[in-house]
Amino acid sequence: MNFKEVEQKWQNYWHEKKTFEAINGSEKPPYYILVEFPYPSGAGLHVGHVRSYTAQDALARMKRMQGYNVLFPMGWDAFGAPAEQYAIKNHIHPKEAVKENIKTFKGQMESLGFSFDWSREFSTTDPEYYKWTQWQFLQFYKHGMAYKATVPVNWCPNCKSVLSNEDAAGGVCERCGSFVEQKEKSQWMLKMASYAEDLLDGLKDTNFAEKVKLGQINWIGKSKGVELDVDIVGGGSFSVFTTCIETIYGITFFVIAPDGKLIQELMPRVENKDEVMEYIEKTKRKSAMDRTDLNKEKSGCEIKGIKAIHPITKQEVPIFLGDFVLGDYGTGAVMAVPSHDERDFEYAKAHNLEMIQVIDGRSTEEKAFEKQDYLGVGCKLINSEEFTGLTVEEAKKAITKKLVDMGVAREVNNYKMRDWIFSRQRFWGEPIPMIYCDDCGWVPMNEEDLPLLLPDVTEYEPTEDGESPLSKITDWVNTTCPKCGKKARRETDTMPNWAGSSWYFLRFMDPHNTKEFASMDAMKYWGKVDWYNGGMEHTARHLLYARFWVQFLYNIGLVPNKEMIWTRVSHGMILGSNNEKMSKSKGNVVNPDDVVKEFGADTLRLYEMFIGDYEQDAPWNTDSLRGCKRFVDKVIRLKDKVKEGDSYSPKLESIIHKTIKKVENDTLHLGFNTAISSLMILTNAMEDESSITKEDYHVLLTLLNPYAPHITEELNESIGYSPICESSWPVYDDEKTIDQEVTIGVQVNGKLRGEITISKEEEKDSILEKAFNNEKVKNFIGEKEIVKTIVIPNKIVNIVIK
RNA sequence: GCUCUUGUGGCGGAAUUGGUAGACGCGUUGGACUCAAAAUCCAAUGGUAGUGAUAUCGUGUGGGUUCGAGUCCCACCAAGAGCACCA
Repeated sequence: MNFKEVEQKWQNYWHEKKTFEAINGSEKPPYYILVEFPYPSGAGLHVGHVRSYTAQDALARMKRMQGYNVLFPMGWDAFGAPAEQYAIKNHIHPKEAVKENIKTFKGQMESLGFSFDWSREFSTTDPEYYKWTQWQFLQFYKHGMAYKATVPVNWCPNCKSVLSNEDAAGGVCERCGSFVEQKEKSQWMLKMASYAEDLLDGLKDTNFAEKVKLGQINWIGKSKGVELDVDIVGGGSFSVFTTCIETIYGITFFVIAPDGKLIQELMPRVENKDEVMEYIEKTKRKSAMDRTDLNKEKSGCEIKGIKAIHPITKQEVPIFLGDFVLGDYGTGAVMAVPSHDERDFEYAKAHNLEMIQVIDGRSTEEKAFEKQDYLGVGCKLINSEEFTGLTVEEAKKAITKKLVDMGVAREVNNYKMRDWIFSRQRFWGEPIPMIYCDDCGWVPMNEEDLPLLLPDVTEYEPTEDGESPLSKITDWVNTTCPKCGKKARRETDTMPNWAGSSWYFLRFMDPHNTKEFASMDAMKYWGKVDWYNGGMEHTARHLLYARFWVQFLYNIGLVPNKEMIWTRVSHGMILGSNNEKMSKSKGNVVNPDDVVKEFGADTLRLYEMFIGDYEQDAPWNTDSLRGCKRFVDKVIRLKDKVKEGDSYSPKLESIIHKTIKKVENDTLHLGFNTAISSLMILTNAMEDESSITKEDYHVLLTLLNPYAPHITEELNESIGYSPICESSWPVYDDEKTIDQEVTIGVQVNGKLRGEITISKEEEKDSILEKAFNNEKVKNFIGEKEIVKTIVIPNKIVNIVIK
């Protein structure tokens, strides 16, 4: 059989019959399966893409046969740095490169027979799409959720370019290797931090995998604690945030951040201004160095002339500057308790500061400070006046209450998650639709003027001072103020790559809508995304951004649900045959096109599903791939055994019902490898028969169809059945999946000693009798005393002897 | 350092969630078919001892709970991923 022709034939059939087009408002129950739309890189489709697409394709095909109106769309996340880099290098407009790449990707996807609804295809770079990304940005702005702020960015002085954190890893520019500096830049921000609690809370309304939820929780990074006011000798005060208020009697100094506002406010009263200023400058340079290595020792200096007053003991306490305290977290100042905090301990050691132990048990001084010991039961407070003797948990409550009553503290939550820096000084992104007018300030564009098209340029490099190349196109930049009509300038920054992917799943529900980003009716009809599949690398940030975006749209009444994604799963990577991540430099890359050419699409699909646990990484193995090819050939050969008959062979009936149940359940629960294994078992069972009925063969082909759609359609047609893609999924009879007779083990003292065969409804006594009559079991029991017998129906018998 | 994930044959991996460990596939060995090869088919295949029935050990390590542990609990070891001074 020529698989190339077969594949082509059925791909054409599906295309012509529009087999996979989802219909909005259909009476069938809706089911939305989403795979992350890819970035169409020049490298083409990766075998890793094939893994997740095949998995969700199998689910989609099965669900369709089960009578669902399945939405399984595909599109392109095509803005972003790689296309721009390519453009800079080759002087081709990214638009052109993207167009080419999409063509390649789409061709590859079609050759694999994925049942995407291509009528809903779009790219984030289509003006019809990014018009709505821009429109949604304006909604953020109009609801006070977007603002401009001056924030430090990674700046490469050599490349004269703003770098993302990824490109500046280790404090070194990825391209040229020079040290990255921090540069202040005015950027658009989205107020994501204010959604921290909602984003945590919303997880309740999702069915994300546990590790995905954890990723979200860790990224948000919530800490419960107390914000404490501290008076300064001679007037004034500042606040600190702590999660360990019970250690308040152990404070021996305070530390404030060199990059925060507080030190600037205190500056007029500082006696050693030179020293302090120098340290602040040093931090600015150093913070770019990523603060990772070299930085173990705690640097800083005392702020002379300013002393804090301990809120309870009223003693004078010195204040220090230290870069281990971050200016943009909490209050930018901490209370230092060196006996019970590792960082404070190191700082105290480096600067010869006093330590007071306030919790019995191990302190940092005795080395091996461990949170567990510290929080463990039996740890009691010492040196803490009336709180001495309380446990840590008790003291936390009591001291908080005292301070709150005194009016100098309040319970607060802090989050690691910051606001979203939303500007990029790049060309290949959605232009931010804002206009700056000298009189009116920042003014949003009129919504009816959208989309703001990305103009064509000849130079894609950022400018000398790190501005987007758009800033060089003066006739694009210069415009008039939508408010007062005077001369004004456009924003030249573009949106980050994350923007377009934060709402694409909504657009798929209603992709051709010219009046709205998606109609409420369409979104209500489809409801939440039932399955969202993507890589582990996107489970933290992309998912968080998308959820934030949706929650905002929900709050302003534009989407029907606060969470629009129900289940999120992540697939494991396909590694090279040497067990390392596939990469060109390692020469272990497998190109799916080659495999399709040599083995066929169905074999590749089967292999990638059979390769192992879907959520786990797995190495490529060509021998195993051949095994799957053998399986396909076996199924083809089975056709020679087919005889007339429109019911299951009696001998095969039970295993067929079992297999239907197994394939159905496993396909629904990511057990693709075991689903295929059970199909192999069924195939082997059929092979053992001298003949099988048409119906036997048909059911095998139907069950295998979601995984190997081309060959199964062809074989099914050859025995005179109508196409599987237009048929329904077989139904199993639970009664028939239960064996009448079952062989169970007999243990003596928990060790397997024999086997007995019992019938489905056999009584305990009869089972035990069989067990005791088993020769091997008899030998082991001998004359010994029987203490106890355990009979678990259909599972096992255990006889305990002494 | 912290968080998470994973440790089962020569390899990828199963195990109905506490009940016959190693399903299925790969590989290997022997055999059949063939002039030969490929393809296909049959048989064997966790270790050790034994001709053998069989015995014994065995799911990273050490303990524990249980009639019974790959699965639950405690401690540890190793690999991978992510976060990285978040008070």
